[in-house]
Amino acid sequence: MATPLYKKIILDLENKINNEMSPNEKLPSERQLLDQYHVSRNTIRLALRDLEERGVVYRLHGKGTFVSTVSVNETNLGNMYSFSNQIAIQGHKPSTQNRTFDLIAPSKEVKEQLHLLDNERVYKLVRVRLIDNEPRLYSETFLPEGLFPDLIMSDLNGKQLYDVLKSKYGQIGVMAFEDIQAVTLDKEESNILKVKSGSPALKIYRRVINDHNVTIEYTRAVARGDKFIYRTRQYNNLV
Amino acid sequence: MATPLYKKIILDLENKINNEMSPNEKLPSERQLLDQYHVSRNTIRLALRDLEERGVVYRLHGKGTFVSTVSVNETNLGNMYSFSNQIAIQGHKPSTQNRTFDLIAPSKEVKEQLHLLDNERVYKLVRVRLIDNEPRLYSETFLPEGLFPDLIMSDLNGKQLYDVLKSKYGQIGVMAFEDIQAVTLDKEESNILKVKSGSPALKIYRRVINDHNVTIEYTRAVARGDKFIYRTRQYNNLV
DNA sequence: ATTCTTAACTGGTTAGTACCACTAAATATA
DNA sequence: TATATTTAGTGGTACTAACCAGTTAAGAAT
Repeated sequence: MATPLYKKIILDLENKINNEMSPNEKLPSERQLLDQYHVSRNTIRLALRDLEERGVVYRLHGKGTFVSTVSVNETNLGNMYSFSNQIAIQGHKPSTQNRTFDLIAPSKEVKEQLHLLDNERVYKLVRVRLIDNEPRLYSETFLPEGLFPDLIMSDLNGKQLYDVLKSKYGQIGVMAFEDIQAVTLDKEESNILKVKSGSPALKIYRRVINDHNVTIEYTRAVARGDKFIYRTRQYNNLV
Repeated sequence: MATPLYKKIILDLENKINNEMSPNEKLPSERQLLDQYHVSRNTIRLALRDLEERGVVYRLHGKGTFVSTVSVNETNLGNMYSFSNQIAIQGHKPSTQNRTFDLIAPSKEVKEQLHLLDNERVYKLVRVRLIDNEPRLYSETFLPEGLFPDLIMSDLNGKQLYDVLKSKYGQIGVMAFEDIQAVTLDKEESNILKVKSGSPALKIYRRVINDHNVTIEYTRAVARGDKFIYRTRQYNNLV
Protein backbone atom coordinates (compact mmCIF):
# COMPACT_ATOMS: atom_id res chain seq x y z
CA MET A 1 0.00 0.00 0.00
CA ALA A 2 2.30 2.69 -1.24
CA THR A 3 -0.25 5.47 -1.58
CA PRO A 4 -3.47 5.28 0.39
CA LEU A 5 -6.58 4.81 -1.66
CA TYR A 6 -8.26 7.97 -0.51
CA LYS A 7 -5.30 10.08 -1.57
CA LYS A 8 -5.55 8.72 -5.08
CA ILE A 9 -9.21 9.64 -5.07
CA ILE A 10 -8.32 13.15 -3.92
CA LEU A 11 -5.93 13.55 -6.83
CA ASP A 12 -8.41 12.18 -9.31
CA LEU A 13 -11.29 14.32 -8.10
CA GLU A 14 -9.09 17.40 -8.02
CA ASN A 15 -8.05 16.74 -11.57
CA LYS A 16 -11.62 16.45 -12.75
CA ILE A 17 -12.59 19.56 -10.85
CA ASN A 18 -9.81 21.60 -12.41
CA ASN A 19 -10.22 20.31 -15.94
CA GLU A 20 -13.84 19.39 -16.43
CA MET A 21 -15.91 21.26 -13.87
CA SER A 22 -17.03 24.78 -13.12
CA PRO A 23 -17.46 26.69 -9.88
CA ASN A 24 -20.62 25.79 -7.98
CA GLU A 25 -21.12 22.68 -10.10
CA LYS A 26 -22.44 19.73 -8.13
CA LEU A 27 -20.21 16.72 -7.62
CA PRO A 28 -21.66 13.19 -7.64
CA SER A 29 -23.12 12.27 -4.27
CA GLU A 30 -21.09 10.20 -1.82
CA ARG A 31 -23.12 7.10 -2.70
CA GLN A 32 -22.48 7.63 -6.39
CA LEU A 33 -18.74 8.16 -5.90
CA LEU A 34 -18.68 5.03 -3.77
CA ASP A 35 -19.89 3.06 -6.77
CA GLN A 36 -17.57 4.79 -9.23
CA TYR A 37 -14.42 4.11 -7.24
CA HIS A 38 -15.54 0.81 -5.70
CA VAL A 39 -14.58 1.86 -2.20
CA SER A 40 -16.37 2.27 1.10
CA ARG A 41 -18.17 5.45 2.08
CA ASN A 42 -15.54 5.97 4.75
CA THR A 43 -12.86 6.30 2.12
CA ILE A 44 -14.91 8.66 -0.02
CA ARG A 45 -15.60 10.86 2.95
CA LEU A 46 -11.90 10.97 3.83
CA ALA A 47 -11.21 12.31 0.36
CA LEU A 48 -14.07 14.81 0.33
CA ARG A 49 -13.14 16.05 3.78
CA ASP A 50 -9.63 16.80 2.60
CA LEU A 51 -10.91 18.67 -0.44
CA GLU A 52 -13.32 20.60 1.74
CA GLU A 53 -10.62 21.56 4.23
CA ARG A 54 -8.45 22.91 1.49
CA GLY A 55 -11.35 24.85 0.06
CA VAL A 56 -11.56 22.95 -3.19
CA VAL A 57 -15.18 21.99 -2.57
CA TYR A 58 -17.91 22.96 -0.15
CA ARG A 59 -20.64 20.74 1.22
CA LEU A 60 -24.21 21.50 2.10
CA HIS A 61 -26.13 19.14 4.34
CA GLY A 62 -29.08 17.73 2.45
CA LYS A 63 -27.98 19.30 -0.82
CA GLY A 64 -24.67 17.93 -1.95
CA THR A 65 -21.02 18.69 -2.57
CA PHE A 66 -20.07 21.54 -4.88
CA VAL A 67 -16.98 22.97 -6.54
CA SER A 68 -15.73 26.06 -4.74
CA THR A 69 -15.82 29.36 -6.53
CA VAL A 70 -12.11 29.93 -6.10
CA SER A 71 -9.77 28.33 -8.52
CA VAL A 72 -7.31 26.23 -6.59
CA ASN A 73 -4.50 27.67 -8.63
CA GLU A 74 -5.09 31.07 -7.15
CA THR A 75 -4.85 30.09 -3.53
CA ASN A 76 -1.88 30.54 -1.28
CA LEU A 77 -1.43 34.13 -2.33
CA GLY A 78 -0.27 36.68 0.13
CA ASN A 79 1.34 34.54 2.73
CA MET A 80 4.97 34.06 3.57
CA TYR A 81 4.82 30.60 2.21
CA SER A 82 4.96 31.87 -1.32
CA PHE A 83 6.47 35.24 -0.58
CA SER A 84 8.61 35.46 -3.68
CA ASN A 85 5.95 34.22 -6.06
CA GLN A 86 3.25 36.44 -4.70
CA ILE A 87 5.23 39.62 -4.98
CA ALA A 88 6.57 38.88 -8.41
CA ILE A 89 3.02 38.57 -9.67
CA GLN A 90 2.38 42.17 -8.77
CA GLY A 91 5.22 43.54 -10.84
CA HIS A 92 7.49 44.31 -7.91
CA LYS A 93 10.95 42.97 -7.35
CA PRO A 94 11.17 40.60 -4.40
CA SER A 95 14.56 39.69 -3.04
CA THR A 96 16.03 37.84 -0.10
CA GLN A 97 19.11 38.53 2.00
CA ASN A 98 20.48 35.46 3.68
CA ARG A 99 22.13 36.98 6.73
CA THR A 100 23.38 34.15 8.89
CA PHE A 101 23.25 30.38 8.82
CA ASP A 102 24.38 28.32 11.79
CA LEU A 103 24.07 24.92 13.40
CA ILE A 104 23.09 25.55 17.00
CA ALA A 105 21.56 24.05 20.11
CA PRO A 106 17.87 24.94 20.09
CA SER A 107 16.17 27.18 22.62
CA LYS A 108 13.36 25.69 24.65
CA GLU A 109 10.76 27.29 22.40
CA VAL A 110 12.31 25.94 19.21
CA LYS A 111 12.83 22.53 20.74
CA GLU A 112 9.16 22.29 21.64
CA GLN A 113 7.90 23.54 18.31
CA LEU A 114 10.03 21.09 16.35
CA HIS A 115 9.40 18.21 18.77
CA LEU A 116 13.13 17.63 19.08
CA LEU A 117 14.91 15.03 21.16
CA ASP A 118 17.35 16.09 23.83
CA ASN A 119 20.59 16.32 21.93
CA GLU A 120 19.31 17.25 18.52
CA ARG A 121 20.62 20.43 16.98
CA VAL A 122 18.99 22.77 14.51
CA TYR A 123 19.99 25.02 11.65
CA LYS A 124 19.12 28.65 12.18
CA LEU A 125 18.63 30.69 9.05
CA VAL A 126 18.19 34.43 9.38
CA ARG A 127 16.78 36.25 6.40
CA VAL A 128 15.47 39.62 5.40
CA ARG A 129 12.85 39.80 2.69
CA LEU A 130 12.78 42.93 0.59
CA ILE A 131 10.48 44.37 -2.01
CA ASP A 132 12.05 46.77 -4.48
CA ASN A 133 15.08 46.74 -2.19
CA GLU A 134 13.08 47.92 0.80
CA PRO A 135 13.08 45.62 3.86
CA ARG A 136 9.64 44.27 4.64
CA LEU A 137 10.10 41.18 6.73
CA TYR A 138 12.74 39.79 9.06
CA SER A 139 12.64 36.07 9.75
CA GLU A 140 14.42 33.40 11.74
CA THR A 141 13.89 29.90 10.42
CA PHE A 142 14.78 26.73 12.32
CA LEU A 143 15.32 23.37 10.63
CA PRO A 144 16.10 20.10 12.44
CA GLU A 145 19.56 18.77 11.64
CA GLY A 146 18.19 15.24 11.74
CA LEU A 147 15.93 15.86 8.77
CA PHE A 148 18.40 17.91 6.76
CA PRO A 149 21.92 16.59 7.40
CA ASP A 150 24.82 18.47 5.81
CA LEU A 151 22.73 21.45 4.80
CA ILE A 152 25.07 24.30 3.88
CA MET A 153 24.48 27.94 3.15
CA SER A 154 25.59 27.71 -0.45
CA ASP A 155 22.69 25.33 -1.03
CA LEU A 156 20.36 28.20 -0.31
CA ASN A 157 21.89 31.06 -2.26
CA GLY A 158 19.68 32.07 -5.10
CA LYS A 159 17.28 29.22 -4.51
CA GLN A 160 13.92 28.90 -2.82
CA LEU A 161 14.28 27.22 0.56
CA TYR A 162 11.41 24.85 -0.17
CA ASP A 163 12.91 23.80 -3.47
CA VAL A 164 16.12 22.83 -1.70
CA LEU A 165 14.34 20.90 1.03
CA LYS A 166 12.44 19.03 -1.63
CA SER A 167 15.15 18.31 -4.17
CA LYS A 168 17.99 17.52 -1.75
CA TYR A 169 16.02 15.84 1.04
CA GLY A 170 12.68 14.89 -0.45
CA GLN A 171 10.85 16.84 2.23
CA ILE A 172 7.65 18.53 1.17
CA GLY A 173 5.63 20.78 3.44
CA VAL A 174 1.96 20.04 3.02
CA MET A 175 0.51 22.36 5.62
CA ALA A 176 1.55 25.38 7.62
CA PHE A 177 0.07 26.73 10.81
CA GLU A 178 0.53 30.44 11.25
CA ASP A 179 -0.20 32.51 14.32
CA ILE A 180 -0.31 36.24 13.77
CA GLN A 181 -0.17 38.93 16.39
CA ALA A 182 0.17 42.70 16.42
CA VAL A 183 3.21 44.07 18.24
CA THR A 184 5.37 47.17 18.38
CA LEU A 185 8.93 46.95 17.14
CA ASP A 186 11.88 47.09 19.49
CA LYS A 187 15.02 49.00 18.60
CA GLU A 188 16.84 46.16 16.89
CA GLU A 189 13.89 45.08 14.79
CA SER A 190 13.07 48.64 13.76
CA ASN A 191 16.67 49.14 12.64
CA ILE A 192 16.51 46.10 10.42
CA LEU A 193 13.18 47.08 8.89
CA LYS A 194 14.24 50.73 8.66
CA VAL A 195 11.27 52.17 10.48
CA LYS A 196 10.89 54.07 13.73
CA SER A 197 11.16 52.18 16.99
CA GLY A 198 7.68 51.58 18.37
CA SER A 199 6.09 51.19 14.97
CA PRO A 200 3.33 48.59 14.65
CA ALA A 201 4.27 45.27 13.10
CA LEU A 202 2.97 41.79 12.48
CA LYS A 203 4.60 39.00 14.40
CA ILE A 204 4.24 35.73 12.57
CA TYR A 205 4.87 32.30 14.04
CA ARG A 206 4.84 29.51 11.57
CA ARG A 207 5.08 25.74 11.75
CA VAL A 208 5.28 23.55 8.64
CA ILE A 209 4.55 19.84 8.62
CA ASN A 210 5.22 17.19 5.97
CA ASP A 211 2.94 14.43 4.77
CA HIS A 212 3.86 12.31 7.78
CA ASN A 213 2.74 15.02 10.15
CA VAL A 214 6.32 15.73 11.20
CA THR A 215 7.30 19.34 11.79
CA ILE A 216 10.04 20.22 9.33
CA GLU A 217 10.30 23.97 9.92
CA TYR A 218 9.63 26.59 12.55
CA THR A 219 9.87 30.26 11.75
CA ARG A 220 9.50 33.49 13.70
CA ALA A 221 9.12 36.66 11.71
CA VAL A 222 8.24 40.32 12.00
CA ALA A 223 6.82 42.38 9.17
CA ARG A 224 6.37 46.13 8.76
CA GLY A 225 2.90 47.15 9.75
CA ASP A 226 2.60 49.94 7.23
CA LYS A 227 3.63 48.02 4.15
CA PHE A 228 2.83 44.40 4.80
CA ILE A 229 -0.68 43.05 4.53
CA TYR A 230 -1.34 39.45 5.33
CA ARG A 231 -4.03 38.10 3.05
CA THR A 232 -5.79 34.84 3.68
CA ARG A 233 -8.89 32.91 2.80
CA GLN A 234 -11.15 31.20 5.25
CA TYR A 235 -13.36 28.38 4.14
CA ASN A 236 -16.56 27.48 5.77
CA ASN A 237 -16.39 23.88 6.85
CA LEU A 238 -18.40 23.97 10.01
CA VAL A 239 -21.60 25.94 10.48
CA MET B 1 -29.01 13.54 19.05
CA ALA B 2 -28.73 17.13 20.21
CA THR B 3 -24.97 17.36 20.40
CA PRO B 4 -22.95 14.78 18.54
CA LEU B 5 -21.03 12.39 20.73
CA TYR B 6 -17.65 13.23 19.34
CA LYS B 7 -18.12 16.92 20.10
CA LYS B 8 -18.74 16.12 23.73
CA ILE B 9 -15.54 14.11 23.73
CA ILE B 10 -13.70 17.07 22.22
CA LEU B 11 -14.94 19.31 25.02
CA ASP B 12 -14.02 16.81 27.69
CA LEU B 13 -10.57 16.10 26.33
CA GLU B 14 -9.86 19.80 25.86
CA ASN B 15 -10.86 20.45 29.41
CA LYS B 16 -8.53 17.79 30.71
CA ILE B 17 -5.72 19.06 28.51
CA ASN B 18 -6.13 22.59 29.77
CA ASN B 19 -6.56 21.75 33.41
CA GLU B 20 -4.63 18.57 34.08
CA MET B 21 -2.02 18.14 31.38
CA SER B 22 1.26 19.68 30.25
CA PRO B 23 2.73 20.36 26.81
CA ASN B 24 4.15 17.25 25.15
CA GLU B 25 2.42 14.99 27.64
CA LYS B 26 1.07 11.81 26.10
CA LEU B 27 -2.67 11.29 25.86
CA PRO B 28 -4.19 7.85 26.33
CA SER B 29 -4.05 5.79 23.16
CA GLU B 30 -7.08 5.60 20.90
CA ARG B 31 -7.88 2.12 22.18
CA GLN B 32 -7.76 3.31 25.76
CA LEU B 33 -9.99 6.33 25.07
CA LEU B 34 -12.37 4.01 23.28
CA ASP B 35 -12.81 2.08 26.51
CA GLN B 36 -13.05 5.18 28.69
CA TYR B 37 -15.80 6.80 26.67
CA HIS B 38 -17.49 3.59 25.52
CA VAL B 39 -17.59 4.66 21.90
CA SER B 40 -16.20 3.31 18.67
CA ARG B 41 -12.73 4.06 17.45
CA ASN B 42 -14.24 6.05 14.60
CA THR B 43 -15.77 8.47 17.05
CA ILE B 44 -12.55 8.84 19.02
CA ARG B 45 -10.67 9.55 15.84
CA LEU B 46 -13.20 12.22 14.84
CA ALA B 47 -12.53 13.99 18.12
CA LEU B 48 -8.76 13.62 17.96
CA ARG B 49 -8.70 14.81 14.39
CA ASP B 50 -10.53 17.98 15.37
CA LEU B 51 -8.12 18.62 18.21
CA GLU B 52 -5.21 18.00 15.89
CA GLU B 53 -6.52 20.36 13.24
CA ARG B 54 -6.95 23.12 15.74
CA GLY B 55 -3.43 22.56 17.00
CA VAL B 56 -4.43 21.36 20.46
CA VAL B 57 -2.66 18.02 20.06
CA TYR B 58 -0.23 16.44 17.63
CA ARG B 59 -0.03 12.80 16.64
CA LEU B 60 2.93 10.63 15.80
CA HIS B 61 2.45 7.37 13.95
CA GLY B 62 3.59 4.50 16.13
CA LYS B 63 4.17 6.72 19.14
CA GLY B 64 0.95 8.31 20.27
CA THR B 65 -1.00 11.53 20.65
CA PHE B 66 0.52 14.43 22.57
CA VAL B 67 -0.48 17.83 23.94
CA SER B 68 0.72 20.66 21.73
CA THR B 69 3.21 23.15 23.01
CA VAL B 70 1.12 26.14 22.05
CA SER B 71 -1.02 27.25 24.92
CA VAL B 72 -4.55 26.56 23.83
CA ASN B 73 -5.87 29.46 25.80
CA GLU B 74 -4.05 31.90 23.62
CA THR B 75 -4.77 30.33 20.31
CA ASN B 76 -7.70 30.16 18.01
CA LEU B 77 -8.98 33.43 19.26
CA GLY B 78 -8.44 34.83 15.84
CA ASN B 79 -10.94 33.28 13.58
CA MET B 80 -13.70 35.85 13.55
CA TYR B 81 -15.74 33.71 11.31
CA SER B 82 -16.65 31.34 14.05
CA PHE B 83 -15.69 33.54 16.92
CA SER B 84 -18.30 32.31 19.35
CA ASN B 85 -17.90 28.64 18.57
CA GLN B 86 -14.15 28.64 18.77
CA ILE B 87 -14.09 30.30 22.12
CA ALA B 88 -16.89 28.39 23.73
CA ILE B 89 -15.28 25.09 23.03
CA GLN B 90 -12.26 26.08 25.06
CA GLY B 91 -14.12 26.76 28.24
CA HIS B 92 -14.08 30.54 27.96
CA LYS B 93 -17.14 32.71 27.86
CA PRO B 94 -17.52 34.56 24.59
CA SER B 95 -20.09 37.29 24.37
CA THR B 96 -21.19 39.93 21.95
CA GLN B 97 -22.42 43.47 22.50
CA ASN B 98 -24.60 44.71 19.67
CA ARG B 99 -24.00 48.45 19.87
CA THR B 100 -25.76 50.05 16.94
CA PHE B 101 -27.75 48.85 13.96
CA ASP B 102 -28.74 51.23 11.18
CA LEU B 103 -29.84 51.33 7.57
CA ILE B 104 -27.54 53.81 5.86
CA ALA B 105 -26.17 54.99 2.56
CA PRO B 106 -22.82 53.23 2.05
CA SER B 107 -19.45 54.95 1.90
CA LYS B 108 -17.42 54.58 -1.26
CA GLU B 109 -15.29 51.86 0.33
CA VAL B 110 -18.29 49.80 1.43
CA LYS B 111 -20.02 50.30 -1.90
CA GLU B 112 -17.04 48.91 -3.75
CA GLN B 113 -16.50 45.98 -1.45
CA LEU B 114 -20.15 44.89 -1.63
CA HIS B 115 -20.47 45.59 -5.35
CA LEU B 116 -23.56 47.70 -4.73
CA LEU B 117 -25.68 49.52 -7.28
CA ASP B 118 -26.10 53.28 -7.06
CA ASN B 119 -29.08 53.64 -4.77
CA GLU B 120 -28.70 50.52 -2.69
CA ARG B 121 -28.48 50.96 1.04
CA VAL B 122 -26.73 48.81 3.62
CA TYR B 123 -27.24 47.77 7.20
CA LYS B 124 -24.40 48.77 9.48
CA LEU B 125 -23.96 46.60 12.55
CA VAL B 126 -21.47 47.68 15.19
CA ARG B 127 -20.41 45.05 17.68
CA VAL B 128 -17.90 44.42 20.40
CA ARG B 129 -16.72 40.88 21.00
CA LEU B 130 -15.68 39.96 24.48
CA ILE B 131 -14.04 36.98 26.12
CA ASP B 132 -14.76 36.49 29.79
CA ASN B 133 -16.29 39.97 29.70
CA GLU B 134 -13.10 41.57 28.46
CA PRO B 135 -13.31 43.45 25.14
CA ARG B 136 -11.16 41.86 22.48
CA LEU B 137 -12.48 42.98 19.14
CA TYR B 138 -14.46 45.92 17.76
CA SER B 139 -16.18 45.40 14.43
CA GLU B 140 -18.33 47.21 11.90
CA THR B 141 -20.27 44.90 9.63
CA PHE B 142 -22.06 45.96 6.45
CA LEU B 143 -24.86 43.93 4.88
CA PRO B 144 -26.66 44.81 1.62
CA GLU B 145 -30.33 45.68 2.13
CA GLY B 146 -31.16 43.94 -1.14
CA LEU B 147 -30.06 40.57 0.16
CA PHE B 148 -31.51 40.95 3.64
CA PRO B 149 -34.74 42.95 3.43
CA ASP B 150 -36.46 43.84 6.68
CA LEU B 151 -33.55 42.79 8.85
CA ILE B 152 -34.11 44.17 12.32
CA MET B 153 -31.91 44.35 15.37
CA SER B 154 -34.10 42.07 17.43
CA ASP B 155 -33.36 39.33 14.91
CA LEU B 156 -29.77 39.45 16.03
CA ASN B 157 -30.05 39.60 19.78
CA GLY B 158 -28.78 36.44 21.36
CA LYS B 159 -28.29 34.76 18.00
CA GLN B 160 -25.32 34.16 15.77
CA LEU B 161 -25.34 36.53 12.82
CA TYR B 162 -24.65 33.70 10.40
CA ASP B 163 -27.50 31.64 11.80
CA VAL B 164 -29.91 34.50 11.13
CA LEU B 165 -28.64 35.09 7.62
CA LYS B 166 -29.06 31.41 6.95
CA SER B 167 -32.40 30.70 8.59
CA LYS B 168 -34.21 33.92 7.63
CA TYR B 169 -32.68 34.54 4.21
CA GLY B 170 -31.09 31.26 3.18
CA GLN B 171 -27.74 32.93 2.71
CA ILE B 172 -24.66 30.89 3.54
CA GLY B 173 -21.15 32.25 3.44
CA VAL B 174 -18.85 29.68 1.91
CA MET B 175 -15.63 31.66 1.88
CA ALA B 176 -14.10 34.73 3.44
CA PHE B 177 -11.20 36.84 2.26
CA GLU B 178 -9.36 38.52 5.06
CA ASP B 179 -6.65 41.16 4.94
CA ILE B 180 -4.72 41.67 8.12
CA GLN B 181 -2.49 44.56 9.03
CA ALA B 182 -0.71 45.78 12.13
CA VAL B 183 -1.71 49.24 13.34
CA THR B 184 -1.65 51.36 16.47
CA LEU B 185 -4.94 52.21 18.11
CA ASP B 186 -6.35 55.72 18.06
CA LYS B 187 -8.02 57.23 21.08
CA GLU B 188 -11.54 56.06 20.32
CA GLU B 189 -10.56 52.49 19.52
CA SER B 190 -8.34 52.20 22.57
CA ASN B 191 -11.21 53.37 24.76
CA ILE B 192 -13.49 50.70 23.41
CA LEU B 193 -10.93 47.95 23.79
CA LYS B 194 -9.82 49.31 27.16
CA VAL B 195 -6.13 49.57 26.39
CA LYS B 196 -3.72 52.47 26.12
CA SER B 197 -3.86 54.70 23.08
CA GLY B 198 -1.04 53.78 20.75
CA SER B 199 -1.18 50.09 21.62
CA PRO B 200 -0.57 47.64 18.78
CA ALA B 201 -3.62 46.03 17.22
CA LEU B 202 -4.71 43.90 14.31
CA LYS B 203 -6.83 45.56 11.68
CA ILE B 204 -8.94 43.01 9.87
CA TYR B 205 -10.79 43.58 6.64
CA ARG B 206 -13.12 40.82 5.67
CA ARG B 207 -15.32 39.97 2.70
CA VAL B 208 -17.68 36.99 2.72
CA ILE B 209 -19.17 35.42 -0.39
CA ASN B 210 -21.99 32.93 -0.78
CA ASP B 211 -22.16 29.86 -2.99
CA HIS B 212 -23.06 32.04 -5.96
CA ASN B 213 -19.94 34.17 -5.55
CA VAL B 214 -21.99 37.14 -4.35
CA THR B 215 -20.56 39.26 -1.56
CA ILE B 216 -22.96 39.08 1.34
CA GLU B 217 -20.90 40.82 4.03
CA TYR B 218 -18.10 43.29 4.50
CA THR B 219 -16.53 43.86 7.89
CA ARG B 220 -13.84 46.10 9.31
CA ALA B 221 -12.49 45.22 12.71
CA VAL B 222 -9.73 45.97 15.17
CA ALA B 223 -8.48 43.50 17.75
CA ARG B 224 -6.26 43.91 20.79
CA GLY B 225 -2.68 43.10 19.92
CA ASP B 226 -1.80 41.68 23.30
CA LYS B 227 -4.67 39.24 23.64
CA PHE B 228 -5.78 38.37 20.17
CA ILE B 229 -3.92 35.88 18.04
CA TYR B 230 -5.05 35.17 14.55
CA ARG B 231 -4.44 31.60 13.56
CA THR B 232 -4.62 30.20 10.05
CA ARG B 233 -3.69 27.14 8.15
CA GLN B 234 -2.08 27.22 4.75
CA TYR B 235 -2.24 24.22 2.49
CA ASN B 236 0.21 23.30 -0.18
CA ASN B 237 -1.43 22.44 -3.48
CA LEU B 238 1.01 19.84 -4.62
CA VAL B 239 1.50 16.26 -3.50
C1' DA C 1 27.98 -7.79 26.17
C1' DT C 2 26.27 -7.05 21.65
C1' DT C 3 23.32 -7.69 17.90
C1' DC C 4 19.25 -9.39 15.84
C1' DT C 5 14.52 -10.89 16.01
C1' DT C 6 10.09 -10.77 17.68
C1' DA C 7 6.08 -9.21 19.95
C1' DA C 8 3.26 -5.74 21.62
C1' DC C 9 2.20 -1.47 21.44
C1' DT C 10 0.99 3.14 18.64
C1' DG C 11 -1.71 5.70 14.95
C1' DG C 12 -3.41 5.06 9.70
C1' DT C 13 -6.41 2.97 6.28
C1' DT C 14 -10.41 0.44 4.53
C1' DA C 15 -14.75 -2.13 4.45
C1' DG C 16 -19.47 -2.51 5.64
C1' DT C 17 -23.83 -1.23 7.90
C1' DA C 18 -27.31 1.56 10.06
C1' DC C 19 -29.59 5.38 11.34
C1' DC C 20 -30.06 10.72 11.92
C1' DA C 21 -30.84 15.47 10.03
C1' DC C 22 -31.57 18.41 6.44
C1' DT C 23 -33.48 19.61 1.64
C1' DA C 24 -36.41 19.61 -2.24
C1' DA C 25 -39.66 17.82 -5.12
C1' DA C 26 -43.59 14.89 -5.65
C1' DT C 27 -47.96 13.95 -3.70
C1' DA C 28 -51.95 14.27 -0.94
C1' DT C 29 -55.12 17.27 1.33
C1' DA C 30 -57.69 21.34 2.37
C1' DT D 1 -55.50 26.87 -6.08
C1' DA D 2 -53.03 26.86 -2.10
C1' DT D 3 -51.11 24.37 1.69
C1' DA D 4 -49.63 20.39 4.19
C1' DT D 5 -47.52 15.93 4.01
C1' DT D 6 -44.84 12.35 2.31
C1' DT D 7 -40.82 10.55 0.13
C1' DA D 8 -36.47 10.12 -1.83
C1' DG D 9 -32.04 12.06 -1.93
C1' DT D 10 -28.17 14.48 0.36
C1' DG D 11 -24.47 14.80 3.86
C1' DG D 12 -23.58 13.73 9.22
C1' DT D 13 -22.87 10.55 13.01
C1' DA D 14 -21.93 6.07 14.95
C1' DC D 15 -20.86 1.24 15.28
C1' DT D 16 -18.12 -3.17 14.24
C1' DA D 17 -14.30 -5.42 12.31
C1' DA D 18 -9.81 -6.03 10.09
C1' DC D 19 -5.57 -5.18 8.63
C1' DC D 20 -1.42 -1.89 7.49
C1' DA D 21 2.59 0.70 9.05
C1' DG D 22 5.63 2.86 12.12
C1' DT D 23 7.91 2.49 17.08
C1' DT D 24 9.79 0.42 21.04
C1' DA D 25 11.24 -2.76 24.28
C1' DA D 26 11.60 -7.50 25.63
C1' DG D 27 13.95 -11.71 24.37
C1' DA D 28 16.76 -14.75 21.64
C1' DA D 29 20.92 -15.60 19.23
C1' DT D 30 25.53 -14.58 18.53
